Parts: sequence; structure tokens; C-alpha cells
Amino acid sequence: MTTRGRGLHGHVLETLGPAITAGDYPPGSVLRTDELAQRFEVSRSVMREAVRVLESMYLVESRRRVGVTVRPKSEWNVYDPQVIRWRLAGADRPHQLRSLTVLRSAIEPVAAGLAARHATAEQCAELTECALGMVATSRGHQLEGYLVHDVAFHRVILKASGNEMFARLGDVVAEVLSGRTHHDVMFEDPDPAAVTLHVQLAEAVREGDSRRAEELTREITAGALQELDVLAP
Amino acid sequence: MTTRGRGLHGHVLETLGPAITAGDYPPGSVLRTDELAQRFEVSRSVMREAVRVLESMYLVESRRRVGVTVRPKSEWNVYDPQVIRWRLAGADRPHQLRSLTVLRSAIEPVAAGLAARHATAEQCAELTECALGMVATSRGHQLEGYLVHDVAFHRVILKASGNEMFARLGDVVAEVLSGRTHHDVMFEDPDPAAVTLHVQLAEAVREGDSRRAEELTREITAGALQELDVLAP
DNA sequence: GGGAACAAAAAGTCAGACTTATATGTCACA
DNA sequence: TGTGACATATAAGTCTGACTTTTTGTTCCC
Repeated sequence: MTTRGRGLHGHVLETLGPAITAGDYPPGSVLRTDELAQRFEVSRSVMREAVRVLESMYLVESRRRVGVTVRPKSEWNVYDPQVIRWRLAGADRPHQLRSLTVLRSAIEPVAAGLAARHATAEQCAELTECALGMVATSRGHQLEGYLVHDVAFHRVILKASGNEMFARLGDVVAEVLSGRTHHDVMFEDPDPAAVTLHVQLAEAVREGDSRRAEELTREITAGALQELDVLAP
Repeated sequence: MTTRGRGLHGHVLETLGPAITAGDYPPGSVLRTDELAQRFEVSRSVMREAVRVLESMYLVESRRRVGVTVRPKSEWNVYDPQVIRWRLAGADRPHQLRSLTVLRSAIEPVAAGLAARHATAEQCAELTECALGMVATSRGHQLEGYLVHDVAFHRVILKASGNEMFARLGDVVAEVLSGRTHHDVMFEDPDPAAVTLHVQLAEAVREGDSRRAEELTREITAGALQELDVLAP
């Protein structure tokens, strides 16, 4: 939602980035800074700044006498929030969504286990509040409201784990959950079982039951994976 | 090892990046492009490119009339390989190492489980070869050789999982393992139990035993965590 | 055919002038 | 005293043109 068109170079990135991640320029393709600058009607300096950013994402490599070559997908920094957003907006969105959901299924249970040990009283309260919000919006096609509480819930868990690497995945989870609600088909209300699991998870964290928190989260993420299999087989 | 001093802006990043991640400039600190350009004896355009890269790592934010402000640590893109390297080279290295090891303990078991299902015959062979290499170098203070095989082993597992997000963590694991061997105290030969676990893991993957591969990896990463507790309590 | 010299091409660097957004201070007015 | 509009200074943002450096590919000679 954050319009990242900060400056001209940002605007260039907004069209060039998605184009590259979408595979419009196959690996090994060579771009030239001057040509790009002309195409986007910006000065060379602006174009150079954009290329530097793409380079720091490992999307391209700039070499003298050669030009700006597109790197193979396997080298891209797929953890860059910007890259994630670009790819989720593109064609291989389903594939990307699956990768991220599998990532969630690995991270979140461990994060929840840690959260049960380290969560502050305030975080426990937040968690319970989010769970209540999910219950309140779980029926009657209030998907948008449900999403807000769901995202907030998982953010708190990840943050409460006390691990900065986990905490930083809050945005990723938000993108995944938001994508599931918006782009993919989701006519019905959320699965009642999932809602219950969230309530129980808040409970487990509050009680400091690390083992149970981990197990409940495994069930939640397993459900998310299963749901993905049903929607996009 | 990769000297990333590619160009002048790369050289600037090599000193400015570590300085920021080390906390030399507390969050909210304001830098000015012109001043920095003078300090590093480069032109403004070069300095601007460096700032753009720092900005794409969420380390700083550039705003008109204000300057380049350092963002709070919680917003940094801690998955950026460059940022990881800078932080591992800095003062809060132990803390960083622990975060990454916890991350490993979440990711690798799941990755190993997937690898058992998706690994190709060639990958299985590589895995066995690495495990044999670890056995061969596990005694007689051949830590350097052991490290090479250890890193290769985990890289194959992560790649064989078939999940691009997992595969991309190969570099991170390499940094962690390498750091453990080089910087931290490590007089003795590696734990024989760990070596055995790796051999068994290669076996489990080869046999397609997903459950066992996952469990064995949990033991491996648990050992790594425990080791960290002993070395840096 | 192989190696050395050469030429061309594209990124890299620099300096200077100009534009634009915006934080902040000023002042009049309520 | 507080509040709004307005002016101003500041630092980033942009553009241009000239120059440098590295690297690739070709050519020419042995």
C-alpha cells in the first residue's frame, strides 16, 4: 500500500523491478544504462541509482564494457520485502505464495514456542485482544476485519519471540495473509477450527506453555498449507 | 571473502555500512550527503548511489530538507547478506550469531524433511560424499577441511528442499558455521555425535525417510544451540 | 594458430548549475 | 496567548556534459 515512488529513481524501480522479477528479461539479458535512461525519460544519474538498488537486491550485475546483466533467479535476494512484493504482484504469484507459506510453517511454530517463554504481559494482552477480534469477525463475511486481527496476531507472536530474524518476518506474513484474502478466492468465512486454534494459542502463550504453543502453531500453519493445496492444486 | 569494493560507492559502503550496523550512529542520527562525500573524498553522485543502497537495506531514510537519517535497528533488513556480514564482523556478533542459529533450528529440520522427499539421486550422492568428508576430517585438528564439508552438506540439504526461500539461506548457514570455526574458540575436534548425526541424515534423505531426516536435523541444530550456550553463556 | 597490440564500447567518475520539497521561523490577526 | 498564512533557508533531487577506466573483441604480425 505504501506508494514507494519516492523520487524518480523509485518510479523507475516500480516498473523495472516487477519486469525483471516477472522474468521479462531472462537471466543473462543485457541492459544498457543509457538506453534505459532514455526509455524512462530520466537522466543517467537517476538511472544509475536505480541500477545500484537492483544490484543490491542481486537482481542484476553491472559490469564495465558489458552492461547491466540480469542474474539468474537463484541469486535474487528473495527476502527483500520489495522483491517479495514485486513477485507477489506478478505471474508466479501462486508459486511464491507456496514458498512463503512453507517458510511460515517452519518459522512460526518455533517463534510461538519462544513467545510463550518471553512474551511480556502487555504482549499477552494484545494477543488475547487480537484473538477476540478474530472471533468477533469470523462470521458474516467480515473478511477484511478478520484479516486485520489475523495479521496483528501473527505479528505479535513473531515479535514476542524475542528473535529479530523472526520479528522481521512480520511483513512477509502480512503479505501472505493479505494476499490470501484479497487475490485468491475466498468466498466463505474463515475456518472455525483455525479461529479456535488462535484463541487456544493466545491461551498457551499466556500460560507460558511453550510446547503447546508450538504444537498449536504447527496445526495453524498446516491448515494454511492444506488450504493452499485446495485452492491452487 | 568476496571483496565487494566494486567501484568507489562499494568502498564507501564497506566502511559506512559496518559503522551504521555497529551502532556508531544511533537511530535518528542525521547525516548529510555533501558532508559524507567530502569525508570519503568522492563526488556527490557516488555518495548518492551509496545512500540509495543503504536506503534499500532499510538502514537509512533520505528526506528532503532533513538529510539521511539512520533508522531504528528493528527496521533493518536483517536478511540482506551484506547486512549479515557487516553485523557478524561487528561488536554484537555473539547476539547476531545466536539469532541466526535459532533461525537455523527452525528452518533446517523442515528443509531436511522436504529434502528427503525431493532430493535427486545426484544430490543424495553429494550428501553422502560430504558426510564422508566430514568423517575423514573429524579427527586430528583438520577443522578447516571439516568446515568445507559441513558447509557443503547444509547447502545441499537446503537446496534439495526445493524451496527457494530455504535454498537462499545457504549463505547464512555458511557464515554461521564459518564464524563458529574461525572467530570463536574451537580448540578441539568437532563433536563425534554431530558427525554421526550427519552421516545418518544423509542416509535418511537417501531413503526418503522424511520424518527421520527432520528429527535428526533437530538434534543437529539443538546441538549447535547448546554449543553456543557453552561457549558464550 | 597463438599472442600482442590496438580500438571501441559501456560503465564509472566528477563538477557545477539548477529545481523542488519542506522544516522552521516570522508576523499579523483573532 | 494562540493560530493561521506566508516567507525563507536548507538539503536532497535532478540534469548535463566532459572525462576516465576497464574490459572485450578484433586485427595484425610472427
